[in-house]
Amino acid sequence: MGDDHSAARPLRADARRNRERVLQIAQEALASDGLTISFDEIARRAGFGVGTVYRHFPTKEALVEAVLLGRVERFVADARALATAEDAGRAFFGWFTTVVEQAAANQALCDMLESGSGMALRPGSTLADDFAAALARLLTRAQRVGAVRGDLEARDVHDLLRGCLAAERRARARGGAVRMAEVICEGMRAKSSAPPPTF
Amino acid sequence: MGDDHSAARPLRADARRNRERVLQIAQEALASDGLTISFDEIARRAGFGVGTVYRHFPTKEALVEAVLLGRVERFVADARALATAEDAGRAFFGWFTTVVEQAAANQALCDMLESGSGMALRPGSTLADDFAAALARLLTRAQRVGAVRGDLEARDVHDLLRGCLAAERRARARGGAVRMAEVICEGMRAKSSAPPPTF
DNA sequence: ATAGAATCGGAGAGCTCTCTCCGTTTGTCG
DNA sequence: CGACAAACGGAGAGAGCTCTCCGATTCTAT
Repeated sequence: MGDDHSAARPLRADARRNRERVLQIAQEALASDGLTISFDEIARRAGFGVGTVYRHFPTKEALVEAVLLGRVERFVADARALATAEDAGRAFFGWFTTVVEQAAANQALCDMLESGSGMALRPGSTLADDFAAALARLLTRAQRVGAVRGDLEARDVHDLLRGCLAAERRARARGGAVRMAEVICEGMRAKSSAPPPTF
Repeated sequence: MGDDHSAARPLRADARRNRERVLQIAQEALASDGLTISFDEIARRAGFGVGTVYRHFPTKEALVEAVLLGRVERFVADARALATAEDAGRAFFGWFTTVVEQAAANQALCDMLESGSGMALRPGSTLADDFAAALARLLTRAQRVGAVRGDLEARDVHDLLRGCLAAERRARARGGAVRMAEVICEGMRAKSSAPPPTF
């Protein structure tokens, strides 16, 4: 287990400051260099000895989660907020697009969302389940109103999201203008020739 | 440089046999485990000392290229063969789908096609250029007959291909039935409401 | 100010990976 | 068959990474 007994004993003032700084630098380092950046390198950039960083975050995984889990929770919250939106199709496509656009700006977040067997967000964690559930709900509603192809399962969309993330990130790296999410959303859209079975 | 002076001195009989075996095992190992598999592990699976494998392929990269470059060349050749096909739209979508379906069965090939900055197929190599050129040609023709959205550039399609590969591979790993290539092709398709400018 | 606890720093253990080196084994050819 | 070049095997060098340990330092409460 870690070292931060939340309520028990409050951190010393300098320790708290340092912890914040590590979080801050780690955030930037992960965003620009992704999950593969080394712990040593993060410590170096923050100007601390690696021992200090380990004192605050017992493993690399713990640090990554501290930096990124909030982002994913945000996506889940967004999805829940949209779960009762009036236009289910717009809600689904909008959420999908938002996730892609925001995540694409953060290398490590992409790595995490894409990886699957990678670092955090491994299946089994509550967050991964929540994410999947939120996505599934949005999808089902959108399919019910005929906005999305009926043959797509939540897992398919999850995989498409990952693929889209990979594409978008690359496109962005070279300054491409086309939004990959738009193309892929178009692909998921139900063929409008068949009117929605509104019953 | 390597150790195989092509024409100069023919390999000893046992050496040639061993080289073939290494190639064979490496092929299987890379297909199932991807580019991250270690050289030691490949040697072990083939039943050779690691020194022997290095004798035939001076770096890991050389081995990977020996195993995979042929596959990519095949894709380029396919694209060239389709460059004069009657139905440009069908040619483009068919090729895209074929590449995805075939590559998805080979982990290392995916890694290579996806990576960009990864191992082989790095920009600058002739093959990478050929691949890009072949793709561009197919795309341009398909756009000219109004089969593909006009706002997509070759690079966009390249990135979409990579994303599609990632998605397809994951879907396949869990036995998913939806073909990701089909969804993404649908997204690239020009809206049929606007008839092709056939002039 | 000072004792004592909390925190820091960074050397280094232990692991994995790529690649080298050279003593040993094996094929080939007169 | 015997000599000699070719090929093999695998220990280990060197680099990088995660994580540990503990003496040195800094804060804080009195």
